[in-house]
Amino acid sequence: MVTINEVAVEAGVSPSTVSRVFSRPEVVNSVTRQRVTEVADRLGYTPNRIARSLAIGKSGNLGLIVPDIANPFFAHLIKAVQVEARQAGLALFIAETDEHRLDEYPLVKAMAKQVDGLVLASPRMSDSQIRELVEIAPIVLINRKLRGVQSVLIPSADGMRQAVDHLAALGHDGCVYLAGPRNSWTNLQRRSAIRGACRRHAMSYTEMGPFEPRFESGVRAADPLIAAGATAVIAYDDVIALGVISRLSEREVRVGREMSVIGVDDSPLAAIACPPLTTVRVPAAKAGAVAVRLLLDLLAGRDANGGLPTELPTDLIVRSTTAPAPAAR
Amino acid sequence: MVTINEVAVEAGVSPSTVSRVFSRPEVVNSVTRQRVTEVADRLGYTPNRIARSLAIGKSGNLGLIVPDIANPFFAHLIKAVQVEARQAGLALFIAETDEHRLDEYPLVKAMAKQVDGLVLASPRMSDSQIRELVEIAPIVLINRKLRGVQSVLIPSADGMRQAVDHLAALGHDGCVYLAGPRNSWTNLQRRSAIRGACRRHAMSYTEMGPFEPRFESGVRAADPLIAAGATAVIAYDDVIALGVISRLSEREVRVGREMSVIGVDDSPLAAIACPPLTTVRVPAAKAGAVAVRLLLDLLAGRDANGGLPTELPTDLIVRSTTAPAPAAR
DNA sequence: CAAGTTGCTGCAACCGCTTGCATACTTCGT
DNA sequence: ACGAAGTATGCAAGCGGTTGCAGCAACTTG
Repeated sequence: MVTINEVAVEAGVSPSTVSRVFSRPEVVNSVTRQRVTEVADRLGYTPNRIARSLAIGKSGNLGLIVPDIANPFFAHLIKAVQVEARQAGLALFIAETDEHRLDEYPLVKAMAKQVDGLVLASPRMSDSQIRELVEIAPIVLINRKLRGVQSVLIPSADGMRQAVDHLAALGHDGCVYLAGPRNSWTNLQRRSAIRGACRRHAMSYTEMGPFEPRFESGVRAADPLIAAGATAVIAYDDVIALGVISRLSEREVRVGREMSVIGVDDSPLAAIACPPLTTVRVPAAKAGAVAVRLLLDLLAGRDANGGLPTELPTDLIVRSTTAPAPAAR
Repeated sequence: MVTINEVAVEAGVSPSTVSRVFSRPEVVNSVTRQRVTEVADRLGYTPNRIARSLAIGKSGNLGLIVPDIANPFFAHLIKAVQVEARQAGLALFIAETDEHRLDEYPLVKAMAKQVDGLVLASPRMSDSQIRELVEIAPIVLINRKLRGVQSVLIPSADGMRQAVDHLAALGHDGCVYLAGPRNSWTNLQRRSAIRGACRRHAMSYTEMGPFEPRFESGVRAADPLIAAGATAVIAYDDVIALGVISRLSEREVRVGREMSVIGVDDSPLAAIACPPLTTVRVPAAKAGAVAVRLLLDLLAGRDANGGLPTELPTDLIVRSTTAPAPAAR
């Protein structure tokens, strides 16, 4: 591995000059610069990022923590974060908590010290734990609200309200909500939006769960749904909704006839499901991109947005899993 | 940020001792060690990974390059790699090439210098470029074969053969292959396996493409399929297959009746599609896990597996998108 | 023409940790 | 009781860059 010193002697300058050629080119004389760069790539020199990090006290890395990489919502989020980070010349660390709340804090803490900033997507840890992390590294939260910490939120209240309105218009006199993870801010949002909308429509509200956002959770949820005589169900997310549909079909309950099912996320899954899933669209990629931009602002000392959470809108996409209530037909 | 020195003065020992307490505890006297650790966590000291990396010349990081994070195949692969890396105490860098061949080499090269090892999933770059990268960092390839470079391969020949056999048994007298990316080793494998199997069954073989592995590619591919009078089609992957199905339904061609469609990957998408997609199962997660283990062996100097590629098997999962050829009914 | 600028480069300390070698103190064998 | 072997710690030189400060030459300016 060729170092700055070798380039220096070969080019007949001091190491400092070589360093400056790479870090602040404008301060070195153009002909010297020319010579140094030429020697540098003749020797195949490239700056050692680790050494540089140590000297300047920045790593040039961003970190991203998600509950589940394979969940389409997070997959798209990750993708956007990665693109945005690269554009800013930063590399991206990724870690997954696999929805295990306990591992989360030490994991994030370990990562916090080797990155310049962190985005936590749907963290499940406690407020105080997050506060401690904020002391270590700049942090932007996604779908988690905490006073004084930058965040981008997708409250999904609009979308959920639209979903319930839609069910009400179809004549359903109640709906059940298949709740997501207990410590999820998003879950709380959805629950209260649905509950509120149900009250306004004088519809009954039932809750089942909590469920991990997995296909199998939905499968497991279906039988109790039937047993409870439900006619309309809103799932925490598409993945769960699809599990429900799958089991419902097995039980020969016709989805989009006897039972209306609504998901959340509008993942690619929703459109191709059978029947196509009515769902609430959630801008995952947008959220990721915005989070990185907030983080960059934070790093640059620009106090973006006055520290207020950035909120992103959601809306209902009606497809074929929702139909008039059997009683209303 | 508290350093090793502060701990040293506070504990009344030299910095070297503190360092040893954290890196080689067994060589320091147990009572000293006790005292140092106690002081350390009273002061909230944690070793600076960057400094450590610089001193010992290892970063403790692994890198993973994938064409497309949001593609379910890679999402599961990433997940497995992440889990495996964490288990080994290594952090994981992820970068995506977004199927853009041109960016790939510089991107990987940049990453190669800040990691201890790299796994390249389905790289599209040239053999010689990969060879250059191998000089910089230990590399394990996934779905790419290169003499002298460790790799884990999913040739999918078995699965493809089974797929064609299946079509033949259903009375199809030909099949079309919707090809994947031109520079993809996987694509070449699939193509030649299908072609070979068609020849054995005296079936006609037609190829269309190449297509990027995206839903829209499949949508685009459907009309030419109909125009060509095809009765059976094997797509490069599930994502493309689902695009085809979607457009076919729009055109009111009944999939699993007039047209048989087979995908590859057995992503969660396949099972929930409408109708459920016949597909070739590909062990994405397994591939990721094995790749990391090979990489760790490489790093430890163990020459795993004698440098031979590890091959993972595939098999056909028959669901509802394949049916007897219309003419054979 | 002296004094003050300006532009470029080098010196050397430093970022926080690791580690080969030297040192000092024990312990043991004879 | 004395040298050898072993154990625990400290010293100091790195790892590969960065950067404040000083030095020097060439240029202005009054």
